[in-house]
Amino acid sequence: MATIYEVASMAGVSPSTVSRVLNGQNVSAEKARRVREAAKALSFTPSRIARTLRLQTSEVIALVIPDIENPFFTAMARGVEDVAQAAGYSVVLCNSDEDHAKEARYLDIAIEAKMAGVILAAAGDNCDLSGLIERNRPVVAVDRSPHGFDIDAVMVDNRAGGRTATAALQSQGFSRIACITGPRDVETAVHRADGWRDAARTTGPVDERYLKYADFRVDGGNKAMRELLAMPEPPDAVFVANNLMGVGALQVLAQSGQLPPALGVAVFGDLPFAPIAPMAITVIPLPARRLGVTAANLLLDRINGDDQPPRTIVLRNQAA
Amino acid sequence: MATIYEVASMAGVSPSTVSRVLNGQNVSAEKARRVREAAKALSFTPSRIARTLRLQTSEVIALVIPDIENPFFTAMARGVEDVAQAAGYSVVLCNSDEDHAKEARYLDIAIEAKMAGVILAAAGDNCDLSGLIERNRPVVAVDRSPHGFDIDAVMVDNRAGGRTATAALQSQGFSRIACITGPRDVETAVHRADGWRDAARTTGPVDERYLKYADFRVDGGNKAMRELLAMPEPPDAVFVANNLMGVGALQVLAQSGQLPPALGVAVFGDLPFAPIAPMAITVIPLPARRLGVTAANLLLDRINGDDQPPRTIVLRNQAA
DNA sequence: ACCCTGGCAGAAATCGATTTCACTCGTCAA
DNA sequence: TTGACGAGTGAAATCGATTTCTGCCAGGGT
Repeated sequence: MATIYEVASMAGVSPSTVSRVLNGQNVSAEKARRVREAAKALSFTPSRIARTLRLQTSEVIALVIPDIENPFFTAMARGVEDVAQAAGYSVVLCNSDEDHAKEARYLDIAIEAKMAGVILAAAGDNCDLSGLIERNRPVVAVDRSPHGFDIDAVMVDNRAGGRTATAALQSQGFSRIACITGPRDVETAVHRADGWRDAARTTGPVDERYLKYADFRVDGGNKAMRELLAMPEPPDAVFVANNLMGVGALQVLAQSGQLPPALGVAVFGDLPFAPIAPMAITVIPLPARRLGVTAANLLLDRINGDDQPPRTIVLRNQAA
Repeated sequence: MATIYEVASMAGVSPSTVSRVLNGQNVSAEKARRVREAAKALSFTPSRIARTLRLQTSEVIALVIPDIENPFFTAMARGVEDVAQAAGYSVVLCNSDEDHAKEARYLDIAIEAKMAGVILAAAGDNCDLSGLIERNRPVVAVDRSPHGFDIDAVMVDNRAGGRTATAALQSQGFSRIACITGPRDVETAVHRADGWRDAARTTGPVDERYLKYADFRVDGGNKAMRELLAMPEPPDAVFVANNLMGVGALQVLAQSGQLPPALGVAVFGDLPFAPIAPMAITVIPLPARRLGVTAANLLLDRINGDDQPPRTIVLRNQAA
């Protein structure tokens, strides 16, 4: 692995000069040529590690997501990646697995690997960003925004989405509409349920027994749906607050022969690999990729020194 | 951000001593105590960057996969992650997007970030591992093994799987069985097609027009299936060589009203979020997570100095 | 003739941890 | 009593790039 010193001695100049050539500073044409030749001959690549140690920053951004197996987040990751790569940044993907401890670990790593910034889809509302903020590392929240920190965020309008989905079921003639949402400590989950409540209230009192908190995963949706069906007076429709739980719920309904339109189903977020039969399911599409793109652009702005007050960007659910 | 020097001066010792305390070398009990107290008081974390520069290695392994949106690879990633984390390594996930140039870039990054090793699901057979090998960084191939490099690999028996899948269709009474496989330059794609050919040959000459090379993605499967249906004498069944193309093919069949069992379908790899109706689809399950676990263990062995000749581990398709 | 400015380039400091080297003390065996 | 040995410690070198600090030299203004 060639170092800058070897290049320097081969080109007959000092390491400083090599560095200057590489970073496009004033160097005489002749020496610049010699340096470039030497660098090519030795197939020299500057050590990022040394560079990072000196500069105290690196061209890497961390993307921390709670579930790498959820296509929503991977689509978002693609968006982030595309923007970041185009700007010359690498993205490292960190899967917090909805686990606060793992998440905290990754945030620590981001700090101390001197990463340029972090895009965070938090595992819960309470996560400690103080380390990053103290060290002045930009953070952009995406999809979920942690409490108590005034940072940039890119969100969708969860409450409106929940309302729309529930209203769609109502207009299909369903009246006992249940809701399966995510964990209580995840803002998006609560807001989507609020939207459900908003819509439900328009036709009468809200029966809170029809609200199930689950875990945003297939199994959680599966279990919650089974519980709902086992109620003395089961719902005649269900609003499921994310894609994976939607899959879980549909599994149960398929088993029990109550697929839509027998039992109404509305899902927040695109069903992954939406297969087969275009069924009578209401889907509130989510601009996953666009969330990632927007967050990445926001972060890059911050990295480049933009210091206006934090913004929260709310994307429309429908690509207009 | 506290440094080792600040800790040293607070504890009234030299930086060397601090380092020794942290790395568990011989230090008198009294000084060790003072160092630990100072470290805690300053909430000191050693800089990985500086450490990596000095040691020329870091506790990070790279996992390079060709498609982050394919649940097969994300499941694999989970396996890798779990093993690596347990051993104290961080995993950075790199999405090569089936693009050889991106893949090469990530391999470069792995080299020069001094990562401890690489687990690679290659974008194609021809990929250049010489950089890693020259620098003695362990590499484990998973799912696909690059040509021309004698390295550890964890594979499934693709040919046998293709054979089994096709035979299953035959035994269901189908006779004109097509095959949709992946890119020509991806070993797994070719082997799965070979398996199809093996089985097809048992009942007569193989019609190569029934073999479509696609791209291992939903759209590719979609397009290939449409082409097959448009043939003068369309097949009466199809073996699809990966999960995403399976989804694509099924989309087409659903549209044209030829879902199984009207037209036989066998898929290599679990259908993602296998939804709804347990249809008459033959699925060859793939131990995705186990591939990751096995690869990670292999890699950790190498990192820890194991230098027996490279091994190739072939996992059974069925969890026995 | 003299000073100032600005471009160019090398020496050396810097980033923060690890490790070698060298030195001091004790302890123990000869 | 002396030499050997080992544990404990600090000073300094090291990893590789960037950057400040200096100094040199040429060109232009007075």
